[in-house]
Amino acid sequence: MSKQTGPLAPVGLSADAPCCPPLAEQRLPAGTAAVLAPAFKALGDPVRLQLMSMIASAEGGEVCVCDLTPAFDLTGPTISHHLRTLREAGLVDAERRGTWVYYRARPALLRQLAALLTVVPATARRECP
Amino acid sequence: MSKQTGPLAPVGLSADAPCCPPLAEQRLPAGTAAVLAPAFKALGDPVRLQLMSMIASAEGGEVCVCDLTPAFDLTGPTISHHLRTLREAGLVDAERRGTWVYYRARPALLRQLAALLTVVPATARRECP
DNA sequence: TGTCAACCTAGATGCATGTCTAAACAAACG
DNA sequence: CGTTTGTTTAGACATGCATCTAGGTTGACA
Repeated sequence: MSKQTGPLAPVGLSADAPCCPPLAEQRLPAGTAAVLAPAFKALGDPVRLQLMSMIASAEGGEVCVCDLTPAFDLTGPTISHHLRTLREAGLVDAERRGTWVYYRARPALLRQLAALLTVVPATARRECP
Repeated sequence: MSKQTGPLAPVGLSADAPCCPPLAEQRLPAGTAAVLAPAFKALGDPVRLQLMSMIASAEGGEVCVCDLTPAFDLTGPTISHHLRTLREAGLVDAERRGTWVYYRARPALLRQLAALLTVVPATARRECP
C-alpha cells in the first residue's frame, strides 16, 4: 500500500451522538467501549496529550508540525508516529499545504469523550449554564 | 511528580482545580500531562472502560467485585489486574467489608479529565462560573 | 479449629508500544 | 535538473501490557 493505512477512521458513532451519553448513568455497552477506548488510549501518553493540547489550543485552529517537533526532546519520526496515532484515533486531522503539514483538532470525538466522563454526583451537583 | 508511584497516587492536583482547566485553551504543561496521561491510559482498554462505567453507574455508588467478574469472559485474576490499574490511576477506590470487596468511583479525577477534554468552540463559547 | 469461598499476588508468555536510525517521498528553490 | 528542507515510512530494539495458571490471604461459618 502506497498511501495511507487508516486515514480518517470515522469512529462510527460520532455523528449521531453529538453531546451527552454519560458514563456514570448506565453501563457502557461493549461495542461502545471498544470504539471509544482507543481514543482514550491515544490520549494515554504524555507526549500525545501535550500534542493534543497544542493542536486544540492553537491560534486559528491549526498548527504546523514544524512548530510541534521542536517543543519536545524527541526526533521527528517519533513525533510523526505520535501524530499518526492521534490521527488514527480520530482525534486530529492533517492537511498538507505546500511544504508544511498542518494539524487541527476534531472536536466531535473530544466532546463525546468529555460527555462520557461527565460525572454528576448527587451530593454536589454542579451545572454549567 | 516527586511523590510516589504507589497504589493510591493522589494525583497531586485534584483538590484545587474542581472544575475547568480546558485543554483547548492553553498548552498543557509537561508536568500536568505526565500526571493525567496515566488516567487516560487506564481508560484506554475496553474492559477497564466498561468496569469504570459499571462502577460509576452502580446503585449506591459501589459494586462488589463478585458482580463485576461474571460480566466478562475473563478470569478473576485478570479482572483483579484491571481493577488494580484503575485503582493506581486514582480513578476508583476499593474497600473490603467482610468477604467481599467493593469498588467505588472517585469523581474528582473523572471531573478533571472531563474538564480537560471540554472543547469550547469559538462559535459557541461557554463559561463555567 | 478446619474448611470453603472470595479476592489478590506471583510468575510466565506472547503481543503491543515508544523510541531510534536509515531511507523514501514531497515540495520549494537555485 | 540537482539540492535542500520538511515530513513520513520501514525496520529494529527494548520495554510494557493483557492474559493465563498456580498459589497465597482474608474472612465467614460449621
